[in-house]
Amino acid sequence: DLAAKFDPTTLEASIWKTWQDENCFLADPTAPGEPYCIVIPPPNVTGALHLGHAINNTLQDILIRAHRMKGFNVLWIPGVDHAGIATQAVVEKQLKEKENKTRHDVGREGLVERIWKWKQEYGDRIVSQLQRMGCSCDWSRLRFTLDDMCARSVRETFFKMFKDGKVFRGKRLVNWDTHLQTSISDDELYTETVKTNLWSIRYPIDGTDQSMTVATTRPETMLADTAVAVHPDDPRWNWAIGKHVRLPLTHRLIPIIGDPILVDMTFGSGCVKVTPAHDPNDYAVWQREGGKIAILNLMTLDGKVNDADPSWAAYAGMTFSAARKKVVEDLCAGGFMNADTDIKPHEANVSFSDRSKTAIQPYLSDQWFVRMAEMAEPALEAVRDGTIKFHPERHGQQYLAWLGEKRDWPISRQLWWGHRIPVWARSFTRENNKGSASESSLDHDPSERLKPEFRDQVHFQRAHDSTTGTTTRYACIRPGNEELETILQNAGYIQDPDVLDTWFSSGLWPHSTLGWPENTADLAKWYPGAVLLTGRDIITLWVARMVMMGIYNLGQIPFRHVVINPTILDGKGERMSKSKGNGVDPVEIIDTHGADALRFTLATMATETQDVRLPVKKDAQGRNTSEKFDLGRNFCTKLWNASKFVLSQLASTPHPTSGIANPTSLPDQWILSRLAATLAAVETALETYRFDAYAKSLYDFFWGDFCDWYLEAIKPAMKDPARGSSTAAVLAAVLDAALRLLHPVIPFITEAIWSKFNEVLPDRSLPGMSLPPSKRHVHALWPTAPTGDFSAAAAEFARAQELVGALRNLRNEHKVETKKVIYVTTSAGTLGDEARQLVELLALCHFKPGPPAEGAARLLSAGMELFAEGIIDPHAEASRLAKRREELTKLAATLEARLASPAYTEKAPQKLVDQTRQQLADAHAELAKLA
RNA sequence: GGGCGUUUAGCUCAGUUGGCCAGAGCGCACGGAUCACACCCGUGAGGUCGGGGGUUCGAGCCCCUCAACGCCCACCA
Repeated sequence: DLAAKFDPTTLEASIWKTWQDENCFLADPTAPGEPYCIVIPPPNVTGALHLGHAINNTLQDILIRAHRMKGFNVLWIPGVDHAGIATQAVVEKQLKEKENKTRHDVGREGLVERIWKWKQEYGDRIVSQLQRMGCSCDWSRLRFTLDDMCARSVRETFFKMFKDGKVFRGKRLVNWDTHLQTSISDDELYTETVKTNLWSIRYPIDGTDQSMTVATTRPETMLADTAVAVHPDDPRWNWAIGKHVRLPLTHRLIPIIGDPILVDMTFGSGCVKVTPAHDPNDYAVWQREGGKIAILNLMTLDGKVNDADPSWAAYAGMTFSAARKKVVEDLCAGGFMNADTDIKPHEANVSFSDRSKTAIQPYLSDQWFVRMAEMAEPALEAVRDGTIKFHPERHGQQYLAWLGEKRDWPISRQLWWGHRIPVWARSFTRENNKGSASESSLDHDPSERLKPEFRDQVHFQRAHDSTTGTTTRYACIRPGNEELETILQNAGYIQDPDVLDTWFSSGLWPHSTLGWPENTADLAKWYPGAVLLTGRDIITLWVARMVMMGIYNLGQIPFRHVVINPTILDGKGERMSKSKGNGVDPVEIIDTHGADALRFTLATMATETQDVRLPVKKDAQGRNTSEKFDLGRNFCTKLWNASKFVLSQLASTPHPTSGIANPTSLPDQWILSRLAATLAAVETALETYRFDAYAKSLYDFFWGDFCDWYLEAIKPAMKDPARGSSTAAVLAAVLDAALRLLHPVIPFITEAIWSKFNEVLPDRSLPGMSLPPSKRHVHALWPTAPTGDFSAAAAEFARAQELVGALRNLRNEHKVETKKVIYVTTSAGTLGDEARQLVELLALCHFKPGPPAEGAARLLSAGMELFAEGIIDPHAEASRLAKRREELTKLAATLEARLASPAYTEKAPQKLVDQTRQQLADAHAELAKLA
């Protein structure tokens, strides 16, 4: 027998061991069945999973387990993301705290080695968290975005793009993190409103005695100003276009230009200083001017003023904030600024690095980019034409809007942790270009001098930088050509020190994990995948790139459906995340409630809404927990207890052997009709990715229909030798089918029950209903719907339920003692014997013939008039009847008003009008009897 | 500033193409140690569906408008 109480922790551990020992999740590309593949959104190896990951992975496991049971050849690939910047930042921080060293102290190799150790520890933790949750991934295929398999894909893709001209070298203004000394993407920064000043500076116009005033929130950047812009239509200033100003402190002459985009005539003085190397808008001006104005970089990599221009000598080496102070002092001293009137308090939005929390500096640097114009188009089309569908649909808009901008994608990262860019560069300046060897190097295609077998293994690009007069030759080498790499290095080529953006490798995830570019059996079987489940925050960063890269590399979309699960918020309504520190470890919930309870509750939360609020509190042991998960825990307990009861009943009832007749009893037919309806609801829920509806249907069926009604209804039959064995057959089949439907959500408990069930009764199939036996529940097949027309029984049972409800209500209202049997007579309506017995059983009453006793409580329900005797509280009875009368009067008035309107009777469907008439008649009939 | 979304019972949320007296869980009230289950069983109270206007025979659902909140994008020198 099943234990009276179950302990989720030990039960889950033993079930998990069974699944592992028997390789239950191992995928085989040669096995039969339609392919069904999901790739896990690889969590960042930086840290532990929180409940946001838990909901995402629970939903994936539900789909995987359901499809496994439906006979698909399923593969769920687990994996972890190296998460470049986040991981390196964490390890560098640790290095600083524990050893007081920077990454430069330990060197590239030393740092990468330390990060690998970190990765091992946290990667293992993530895997163990997923396993505690019961995720039925094929763990033998665990991938890491930085493992050899992924590295091969990354290098092959980069080479292909390089050769196709999809990647290019460009000078761009990037977000520079001066602390981590790396560029970071727009997605990795946040903005805050900071209280600062707006400084006004007077720039003398050369050759006149006039000056123009510019305002700025960053006065130190004036040192690198290369122009002043005015609006060409501004009558106050357009005369000055073409003249120059003498830049204070540096004494450089810089041009006054007209730019209608940068300058808003109505704002401030109408004059704007232009610092192309340190402001994105100003950089855009520089691009529009096509090199006609200069671009000066003022900053060192660690955020200080450099000494590139002699006029900056007084500020060189200062941090930008120190330089700001001195620049302002010097401007005031020089009469270009009035300390009293030209410095005004101002609120400005400043960008900060998500990782280091330091202010971002716009910084001009050389970066690799992916050219999006052509690559984005097929990825857009796939969603526009419905080849890829988003669930809920509305999320497709975000994808289309973002990808539609087709902004080139900067992929270089000044980091050591990641896929190193497979490009070797050699620069030729004017000086060394004078040497004949260098000249010929530039004029000839270098690949001509390579051995023939190398020629298609390398591709060259050449770029000239007009600002430095440098020409650079870039060589991209395909993976697996170490010899060629050495040859080029010996020829003076140096590998790019940068690594690729993390999203470059995660963009390849759906095919790199299957072995691409090798034409593996896995790739042939499982690409494209079936569905992708993820959060809405990475629709652009990740989903869009996977679609784009999948189409680029394989000519096929990576998945047909994208399911966006809700974001889990904490009690304050803030997104649960590692960086905010409000993430709750699912294992803590598993410890307090069990994995099945966690999963079931998360499934009920997976509605189509975009956020789910999940207040968390500490329990006595200081662990995070939440009452929210009581829902799942209670249901799991119910499942356990009911199954325990059913199994004990089946063990003590003569087993039906063979040739079970079609079920004829009222409860049996009714529960089968409920099962059929539930199965249909579950199918729809799965098809539409409504995990909440899936869980809710089963909750209502199992707890409401099966436990509250069916199990109570059949207790007498199970004790009756004449009826016991046929009811036992239905009972067994229904529990069996319910377990099958529940297994994807509640895998551990159902698996435990399953093996006991197999001991008690191995074959539970019913005529017309296929429930093939299986040793392990994981491998059980999806049930088929019971066949037969149960509609008459369903209607009769529903009437009995209504009567039971009305009588129970009567008992409660009159405070009838719990165990007291009440006597009931009927004067109208008919009820079959089975239904009558059911009412007697569940409402603890006895129907007796004859006229009603004097003063019996009157009740109308299910089309019948009942009189309950022995109700001793006339006051309560009067108030109950009065209340009912009031309800009916109100209802009748509403219905009459509706029917009185010709518009309604003429325009509404006839069926509806008839229904309304019937309702009104019923209400009047009941009122008449209550009068 | 632009875009998307949310607002339904005390709390957290369902509510399909407009059509039975708007639902669930928790919480609350009342009754219950009945031999599967007190993490339970039975019953009940509680909502003018954010405000206003419109379309319709009929609106939680469609349209307009206002308000509050959330997210994404772009950000004024």
